[in-house]
Amino acid sequence: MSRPDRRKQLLLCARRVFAKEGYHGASIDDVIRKAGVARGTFYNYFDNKRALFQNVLEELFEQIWTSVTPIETGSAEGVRAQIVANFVSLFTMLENDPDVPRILLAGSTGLDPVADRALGRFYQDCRTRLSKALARGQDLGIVGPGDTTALAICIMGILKEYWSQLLLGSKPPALAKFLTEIHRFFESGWLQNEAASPR
Amino acid sequence: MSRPDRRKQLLLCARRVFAKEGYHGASIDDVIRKAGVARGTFYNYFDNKRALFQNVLEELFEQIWTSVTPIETGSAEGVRAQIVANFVSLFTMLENDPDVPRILLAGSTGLDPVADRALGRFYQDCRTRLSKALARGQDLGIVGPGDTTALAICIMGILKEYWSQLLLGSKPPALAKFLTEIHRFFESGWLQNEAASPR
Amino acid sequence: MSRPDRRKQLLLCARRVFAKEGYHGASIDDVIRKAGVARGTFYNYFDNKRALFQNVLEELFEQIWTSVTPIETGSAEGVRAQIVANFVSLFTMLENDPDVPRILLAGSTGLDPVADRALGRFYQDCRTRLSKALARGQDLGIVGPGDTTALAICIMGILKEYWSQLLLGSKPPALAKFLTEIHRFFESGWLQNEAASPR
Amino acid sequence: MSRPDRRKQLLLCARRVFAKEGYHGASIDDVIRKAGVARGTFYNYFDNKRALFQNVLEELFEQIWTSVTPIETGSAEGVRAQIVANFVSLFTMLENDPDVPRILLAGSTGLDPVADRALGRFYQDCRTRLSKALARGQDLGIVGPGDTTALAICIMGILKEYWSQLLLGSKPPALAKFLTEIHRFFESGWLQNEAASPR
DNA sequence: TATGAATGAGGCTTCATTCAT
DNA sequence: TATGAATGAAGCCTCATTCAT
Repeated sequence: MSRPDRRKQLLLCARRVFAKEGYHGASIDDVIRKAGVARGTFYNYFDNKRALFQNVLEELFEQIWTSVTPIETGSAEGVRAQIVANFVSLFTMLENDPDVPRILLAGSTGLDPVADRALGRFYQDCRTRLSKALARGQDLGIVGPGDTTALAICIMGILKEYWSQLLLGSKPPALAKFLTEIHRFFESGWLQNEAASPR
Repeated sequence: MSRPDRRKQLLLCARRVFAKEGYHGASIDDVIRKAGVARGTFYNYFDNKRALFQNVLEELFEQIWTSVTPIETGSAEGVRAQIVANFVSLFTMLENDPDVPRILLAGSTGLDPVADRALGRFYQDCRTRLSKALARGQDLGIVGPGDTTALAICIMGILKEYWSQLLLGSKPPALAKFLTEIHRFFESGWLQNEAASPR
Repeated sequence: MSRPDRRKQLLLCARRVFAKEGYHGASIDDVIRKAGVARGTFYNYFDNKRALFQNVLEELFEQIWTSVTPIETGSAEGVRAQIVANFVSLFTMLENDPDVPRILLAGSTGLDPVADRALGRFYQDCRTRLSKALARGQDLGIVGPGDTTALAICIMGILKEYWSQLLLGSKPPALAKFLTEIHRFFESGWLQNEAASPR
Repeated sequence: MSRPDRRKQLLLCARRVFAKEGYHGASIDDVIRKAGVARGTFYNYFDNKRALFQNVLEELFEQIWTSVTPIETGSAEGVRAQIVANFVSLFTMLENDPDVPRILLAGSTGLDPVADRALGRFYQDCRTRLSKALARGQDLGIVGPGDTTALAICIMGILKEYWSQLLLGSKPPALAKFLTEIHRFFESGWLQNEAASPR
């Protein structure tokens, strides 16, 4: 097997193992057994377990970023369509490849220091990009007023929580329904307007 | 030291250690060193590390639940006040005792199977209670229409994400500001109404 | 077995193993097998192989230094007697406990960086002390003129080489004979005086 | 590259690596990286690491022996000149190619059994030759009376110790000064004659 | 009830060597 | 003759847990 192929194979196996067992639960043994490869072979490709996880993480980040495409500013309608397309693309990817959310959601701490920081940077990255996109949305009149960082945190939290519940097996509403719900939520909030309620 | 006191002391030390090091990073050694107790003593009080973590978790759950009080149905205004009081109480507790969110947010997976399930049950519990509260809110006309489970997930996600970012050091907006922001969000959403936008 | 006793036992076994196998050839396995102790036990007493070797070395240094006693200045005759006594004591120790020279001579390099430096310091220490002793000897009229550092190097080299040959099995002259020989050497050199030779 | 050339190149690289890292610290990887050659290639030239070291050692021995030329018996003066020439040649070589003493002094034990024996034989060889030369020196009236084996050991020890200190960085006197000192030493010893001292 | 020495399974990593291409 | 991917034995170290005192 060629070097790059073997590397890919190992990364794939590692991703599966990390998804199933978590960082600490995963052992190099698990990985090489799944790959059908000798112990030494593994270390010809990766310096150590941490480096392996780093590499897996980077692949996941990559996979996330390639699933969404930067939005081309145009008519508000066109932008809306692109947003929807991005969401669909991201969600489809996450559903087809559940290892991605499983690994990304599993550990926000306690993995190893380097991986922790990498994950931290990734989520901060997400927040920053989302925040900027929301700011542009405000310019286009698609997004209402408000602190875009706070909004970005809200959106990320909602998505992460939904997927967490999915993975934990606590049967949240089906994705389509959930999206409909949060769309309403995004549009008009969920509190009866205080001014309106006495009405 | 009396048996229950010793037990409490060990639980407290364990909580600190788990908060600082994470489940896997924490060692029994850390705990007994902090408690100034011999190895064997520890095992007189807890069967094993997993049981210890179980117990710590249960304490945390307890602490969360005692920080909020069930809402007494009355006037909409009274209910609103109680909701606010609950939020204030919860947030105060989380801020005063950061080990609580640290441990609860740290591992949604990859700890050990039993602890994982306990955490899962806890969050499902949160969702259920929140969902029921929201349903009652709908009856009272405080909460707008919509699937309360979906809403509960949104709220939990937002809170968890905010605290995660706080703990990871990625400097989210200050809590007061964030609450103002999400209050606006909760009230009127953040998308410009499509129907309204062409207007 | 009490903690200090176990520690002594492990150090003794380790010393034997290091003497027989050399630093790299020695494995923790060898040590614990000889000590009849579990792997973990070993690590309750020493941080790692390097620390173990450090400790063994320090014991050896100690053993060397306690085998010689500082010389009390008095009559030249008295000093000579003390020197002889020191040599006898040192040699007796080295002969009774051949692991001492075996380990000290085995590796002047390539062990591990820390141990290397420790050994280096030890030999430098020897050189310094010897050099000072020789200087005092010059004051007393026992030692002739000359650079005492150079002399110290010569003496150490001679002793080390003799013992090396002994340990390598290349049958040098018996110790008593060797001492007689070098005594002559020390007294009058071994070159026929050039000035004298044409005589 | 022709087979003998490749072999020479590998031996040269190996020598450098062994000198820098010591026998155990050196890895085949280091050697082939320095040589710019594939793993398999290396094993086409040498059976294994031990054989490689063997070969390096043999080269070193060769280099030592070619640096000195057998002494042609003639006048005492002529012999003295040849001896000086040999010392100069040997020292020059050792100074120009410090890898030679570095490897020869590094391990008198603990390398691998075969190499150990080879080194042992070499030093025994040195001793034998030196001893014979000294015996001839006695015949010529250049060397004083005494056991030539003991003398040989002394001389070897002194040289080895001086070079050891040099390589360990413990700043011995400069070579020229050291040689002057030991010359005095060789000529007339360093102990004040006991018979003389009461004088 | 407390102690702390002892345990050993389990995991990570290295590196000399082989072999099919 | 050269290549370099693959091997696996061998070694180091950790840490939850046990048990005799």
